[in-house]
Amino acid sequence: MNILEKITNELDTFSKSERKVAEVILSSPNTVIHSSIAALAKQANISEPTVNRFCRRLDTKGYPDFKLHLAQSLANGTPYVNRHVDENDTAEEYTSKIFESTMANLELARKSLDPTSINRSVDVLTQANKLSFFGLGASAIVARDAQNKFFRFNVPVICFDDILMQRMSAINSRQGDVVVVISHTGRTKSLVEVATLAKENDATVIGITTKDTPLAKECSIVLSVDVSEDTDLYMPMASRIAQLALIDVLATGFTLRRGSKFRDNLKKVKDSLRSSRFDRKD
Amino acid sequence: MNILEKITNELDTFSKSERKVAEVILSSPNTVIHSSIAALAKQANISEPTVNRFCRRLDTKGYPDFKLHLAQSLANGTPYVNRHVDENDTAEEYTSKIFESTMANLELARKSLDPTSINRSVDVLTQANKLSFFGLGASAIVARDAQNKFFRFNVPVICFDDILMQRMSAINSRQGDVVVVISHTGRTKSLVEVATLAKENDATVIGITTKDTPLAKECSIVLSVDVSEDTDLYMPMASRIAQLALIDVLATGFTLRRGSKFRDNLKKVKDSLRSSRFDRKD
DNA sequence: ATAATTATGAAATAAAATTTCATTTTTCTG
DNA sequence: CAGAAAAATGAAATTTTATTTCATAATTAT
Repeated sequence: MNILEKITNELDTFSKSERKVAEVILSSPNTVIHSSIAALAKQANISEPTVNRFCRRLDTKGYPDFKLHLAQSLANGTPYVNRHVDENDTAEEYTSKIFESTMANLELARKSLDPTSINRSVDVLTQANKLSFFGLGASAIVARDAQNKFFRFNVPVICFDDILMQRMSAINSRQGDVVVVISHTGRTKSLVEVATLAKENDATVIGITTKDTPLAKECSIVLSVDVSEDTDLYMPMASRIAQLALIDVLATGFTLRRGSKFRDNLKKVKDSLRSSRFDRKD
Repeated sequence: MNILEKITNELDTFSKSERKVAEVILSSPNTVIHSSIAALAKQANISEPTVNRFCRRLDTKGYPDFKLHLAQSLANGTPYVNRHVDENDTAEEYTSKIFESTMANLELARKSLDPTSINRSVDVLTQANKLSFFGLGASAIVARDAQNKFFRFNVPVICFDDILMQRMSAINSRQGDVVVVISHTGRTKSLVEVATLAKENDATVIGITTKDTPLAKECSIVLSVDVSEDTDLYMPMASRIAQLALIDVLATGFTLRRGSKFRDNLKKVKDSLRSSRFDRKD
């Protein structure tokens, strides 16, 4: 297990001094792996034995062993978990932090997805008479992206980010229609209502949301996408990116289900854009 | 560089005793990272200073530093790679592959971004009189997302995904306006024209695109986002996600530049949504 | 308020790594 | 192939680093 993640998780079980060590480690883990226990203690303004106890508490044999674990966590391919952007970060630092926590959250999201639900969703999508994607705010963007993708598959697909249009559309749905409702919080009242309306009119409702939310309860299939709460603190960040990756998964599942000759069709759609572009010289 | 590989490569430049150490390390590296220098020396039937010299020869600071490198080499087991989806993949398999190649591409994108350009972009964005985001197709979605974010900052921001509106808007731009043009290929004719028009009318033009493209040539600042070509084979996938992560970076840079009291404002915007949501029980 | 528990650091101790230096082994030269 | 020069090696001393012990301070519970 990633030790940085572990430190982050157990942050509130630490004592005052232990938290000081934790903070120093989280803020510059790369420096720490090259520091002696004395240097780290000084940096955190606490004593050496405290550092040692801190290491033991994290189930390592001692400080050198702890550094080994830390080094492994920092190795390539082991992404950080949600490092927070700091007031004084340079452009390079906050860029790295944001990309890294986006990656960490994609990993979280992947783990939370249930392959069976994905499979069922793909089943339902390939057999749909009509596809509708509904979202509001940041999820409206995800709905549009889904429309852009499924449109290429030459299936009837609509997308609304207007509450009234969503309601009207939901009321007009029928057996064989698939309605995909996208909401990270799963608590947006009007979207939950749209899901209910669509279900009452016999549409299959797929929810792209967090599990155990009011929206999830209304859906025929729930695709739960978990991301760490604090990434979306002030505005949606990780959640919408994870949702988009899920759209890619559904679209890919769709093309696989439709077989190889279907993919020629996709190429045609793409080729149709050529004349709107400048040629490549290479 | 992977230190195990390095040991293998330099095996024939080693002296007799050094080779003994090398063999012990290569045969059970996982034991070695938990051994003291004395234990390793005994295992290899040589003296401690020889182990130490061996470590130095491999450009490490000494034995503990060598162990750190070794630990990292061993952790390197799962780098994110662009694995291709296969015809017969199960839902679980293609889900993992798509998430992993998305992560791999985010890593690529991060490496291709130039912090100086990001810094300049943030400078320009914070000082803008008006912000415009333009994109078409999948990039239209990115433009909308940017609008959604920058709108929260209470700055005049517009977004068009209609060629004519984009042109009109570009022609009406003036000194102090910032136009962000988003296009992965950088070859969409009408967008390149929009960039040129905006520039001719004294706006600062930021391009979110691939470097050395017709669009890049027209921009005041280029934010180049590289992703592996074959991920976007049939439809935009990795490119738009990398672009969205970049929008997050710019938005974050913006909030940092504006200082802490500005963040209260963001919280207010978020709180304003509360009444449209169901309460949480927890 | 006071006892019990827990957290902390100074100093002592132990462990580990590194340096020094003498000895051995290898390589080169005539 | 002798013998000098160079390189490699390890024993012991030294230094650096980590851990333990124990007394004191802070916190929590009663």
